[in-house]
Amino acid sequence: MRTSQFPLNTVKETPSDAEIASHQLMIRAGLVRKLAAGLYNWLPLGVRILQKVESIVREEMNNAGALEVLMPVVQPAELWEESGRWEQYGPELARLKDRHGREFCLGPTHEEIITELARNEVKSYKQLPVSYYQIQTKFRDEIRPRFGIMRSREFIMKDAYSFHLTDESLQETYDRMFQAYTNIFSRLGLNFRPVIADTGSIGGNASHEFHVLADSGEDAIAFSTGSDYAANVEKAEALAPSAPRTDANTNLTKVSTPNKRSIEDISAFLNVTTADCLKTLLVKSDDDTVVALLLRGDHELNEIKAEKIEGVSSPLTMASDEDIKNTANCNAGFIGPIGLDIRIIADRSAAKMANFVCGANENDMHYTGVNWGRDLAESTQIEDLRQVVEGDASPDGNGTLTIARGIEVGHIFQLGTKYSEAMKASVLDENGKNQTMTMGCYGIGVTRVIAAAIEQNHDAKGIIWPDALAPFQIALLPMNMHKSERLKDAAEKLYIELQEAGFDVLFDDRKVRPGFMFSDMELIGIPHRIVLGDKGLDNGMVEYRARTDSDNQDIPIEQIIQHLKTNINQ
RNA sequence: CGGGGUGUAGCGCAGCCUGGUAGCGCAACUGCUUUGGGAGCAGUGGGUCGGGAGUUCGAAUCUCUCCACCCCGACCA
Repeated sequence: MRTSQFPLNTVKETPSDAEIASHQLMIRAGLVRKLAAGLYNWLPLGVRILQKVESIVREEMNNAGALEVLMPVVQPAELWEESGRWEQYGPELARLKDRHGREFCLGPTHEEIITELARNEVKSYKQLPVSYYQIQTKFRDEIRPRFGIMRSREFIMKDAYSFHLTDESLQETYDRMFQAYTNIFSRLGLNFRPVIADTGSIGGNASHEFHVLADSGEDAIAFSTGSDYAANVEKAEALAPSAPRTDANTNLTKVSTPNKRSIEDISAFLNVTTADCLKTLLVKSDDDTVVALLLRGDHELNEIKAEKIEGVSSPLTMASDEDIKNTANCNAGFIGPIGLDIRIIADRSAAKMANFVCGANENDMHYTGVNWGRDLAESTQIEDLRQVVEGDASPDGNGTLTIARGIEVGHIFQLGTKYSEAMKASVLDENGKNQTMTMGCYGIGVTRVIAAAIEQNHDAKGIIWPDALAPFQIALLPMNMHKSERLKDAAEKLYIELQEAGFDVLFDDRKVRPGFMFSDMELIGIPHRIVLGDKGLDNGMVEYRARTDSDNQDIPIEQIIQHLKTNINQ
């Protein structure tokens, strides 16, 4: 492709509303333009990258035996009512009516549609297992779209769904998909990790998220230093401290702590560590009463863990100021378990504390020297409530945890029969009996992969595409071609030869200054660059430079194609 | 949804406090020069100052209202 035929819509200035590198660079490099909050136009250069991702995804899904389908963006409400999600889904589900007043939604995902498709098309166990996939636009009316393409409202997703007669069959396909995902992200040249994920309220046996590691990632992931264990921190289990509880060796004392509300204030005021303070959180229960959650002061509540506990409201809701006043008889900041006559759930670490500080259920007062079993009853319910922190023991018993940030680009999980049961998707088995199919689902955020790749691969000059994602593999830059007929001939000849050798080449035939070409090509991230100049031609040489290099290499012109073949990961 | 902020040329911004009919840089276009790291000079075009209402002789500027966009929050009592 020639730049004269393929305009590069690059901009020199950083857009004021872009926060993270990928968002800034996608706009500066002319990949996308914002249309409205969370909605983007894709320009020609961006579309080439999208197509690269899509074709790799398509190949690997086909290799995994999945069949491509295409389902509508607009979906009838009836199907969502069948699954129960018309009610469950909040305002994130964009709903609309047609001219006859019939209700529809814009698909945020396609479980209902695929289940409807499968129950009509799949009748016999002989047709199982079967996997379908599509690459399609989704719409989710996010509370707060941000970071450009990373969290937009409309985005492209590859979603696959599998149907099975047995759980064993589901597991087999799940494993195959796991492998396909590993292949896809490896081929895309990304530094990624599969991590154990929360299955959500759906249940099911297994779920993995695939994360691209990047500091700007929205998710925190816990890794073991001693094994392959990796889990989303939402899911990572915090084990009870292995050391036994210290003996009670201080007396219970009530102290005045005027206006010291936060754990930090208290620990500084009483000159103890935050780990010596007990944090008491009041949350709503299912039946609208209040439950106390106890945590060590230096730990944070993991809401996902908390809301899974029987009786605790889901989604987790903190008690109102009024509730606090009524149950603890004081303001937030001075609550404690002593004399608190409600259900109390203690975190594993909190239950191992001794000689600690807690609120006295009286404004501006705290207790010090508190001990379980002596000053208050031993907790009757001890649970894993907290977020894991760096240095915690790995739940699999090998090594300790470190925490890194990741961008979720893929998610696979075993759905079981949630949709097939609700929507009566069944087949006849060998005995002619109806059996509900069991399902798996597997997603990849195609557009998000691109943003994630940029987060992971960029420098001050611009994007650095992995070979597999690059819109063009090679930038062919003639220096002042319009002034030298000889140079023009050599460039045109090489351009043709490179194409014949199977490379995607961007030939910069614009009449612009060299520095302008260099900057543009670096900004849009073309991984390999060939520069043709009159001086080099005198010696039969061209210059080669990878986007990641800091120096040029002089290569004899007749060897350049071979040189590229050995340097490019096709 | 709560809090904060911003809307002025395609992009980035100044002007607003203290009202007097709109400006800078980049980009675009023309010409000349220049040509190995986002060129120089000269010139040209482009703006319902987010929308509406109000105050005023006069509003980008003051008041009200609506809208859009951005940031923070919606777990640490």
